[in-house]
Amino acid sequence: MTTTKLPEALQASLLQWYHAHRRKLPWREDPQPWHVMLSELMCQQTRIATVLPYYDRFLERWPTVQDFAAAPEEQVMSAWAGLGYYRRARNLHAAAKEAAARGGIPSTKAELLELPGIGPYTAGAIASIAFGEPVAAVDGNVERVLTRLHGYADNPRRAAGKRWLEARALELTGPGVAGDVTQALMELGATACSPRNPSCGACPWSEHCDAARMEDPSSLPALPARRKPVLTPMVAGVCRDDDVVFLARRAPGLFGGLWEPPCEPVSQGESPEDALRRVFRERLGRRIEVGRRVGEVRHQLTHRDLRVQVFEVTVQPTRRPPSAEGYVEQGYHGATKDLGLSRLAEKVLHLTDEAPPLWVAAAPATT
DNA sequence: AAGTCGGGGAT
DNA sequence: ATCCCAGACTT
Repeated sequence: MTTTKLPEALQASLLQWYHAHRRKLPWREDPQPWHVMLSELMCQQTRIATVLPYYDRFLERWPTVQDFAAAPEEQVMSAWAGLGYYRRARNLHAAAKEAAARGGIPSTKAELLELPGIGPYTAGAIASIAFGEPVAAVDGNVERVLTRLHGYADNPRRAAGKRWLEARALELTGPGVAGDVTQALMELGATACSPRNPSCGACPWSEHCDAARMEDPSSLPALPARRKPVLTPMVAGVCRDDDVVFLARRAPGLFGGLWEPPCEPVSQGESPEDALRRVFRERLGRRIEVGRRVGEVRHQLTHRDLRVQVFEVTVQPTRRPPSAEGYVEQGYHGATKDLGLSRLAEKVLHLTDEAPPLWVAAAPATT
């Protein structure tokens, strides 16, 4: 058994393993900058399997970054709906516009860092994979692989840990292999070096790995325990008129830019009915009558446990509201809807009607 | 440094 | 039920 960690030897065994075990992923077939940029933004905090159908749809609809930059934001949000972390969609759109204006996607990590939504990891990933720049790209996979390899027992999420990880990743890459090193490190973390039960027998670094010799390799990385989601009582008001539903667009923040039957938290000591009237008055400047309670929708987020009391409400007017107030009428069919709804909004609508054939949408406050 | 921001698959 | 995923941004 050896404890050496020569970067050259580690790189060689890593690349050999990668060439034998790399998965076929759509953005690996033709890793041009737009493909890599799109995949990396979508993959932030999101599993590959979840991303795949979205990636294919985006690329089919917007084959080039110029196509995407020219798309209306409404279509972007609609296409992103269901993928989560919706600020990513706006950031991607803004970044694509900047890139198109500059004549193309920047080719260095330093320049990529200037684009909205592109941080240290994503900039490193695009620069190395699409342009071959030998830079570090430390995501959750790489963090896990490298803390285990080196027996790094401190919290790697702190500033010192991040600097240390960047340095360890950087010493493993080099000219001509940058893209493969980046993807190999992530591939290792996504397969053999898994969070719960790592398969050290399948890892090319097991002979060099500190964690592999520990009683519990999965004890690294040493991440702080996360807090339980905060129970958040909410209320939603669904106003239907035959085949029409009243929707509003959310401001930046939670579900920012998406459409929904108005839905907000209930304040302390406030009744759901009062909250509903308050929300429609403050957010939309409308008086409503609260009808029957339809039921409750639960929606789990990382930091919140949303419990939404859903009511039928009456808004005047519902159908054919004055265009002067900025209303938009949208046909709704599963294949042609072009408004983005969160999963939560879909649950709320599903509670009151299986398939609303038509939506009327109230235009938003500007976002 | 801590909090915010989705959704879902794996265990 | 719990964890955490090809993280970035705001406070």
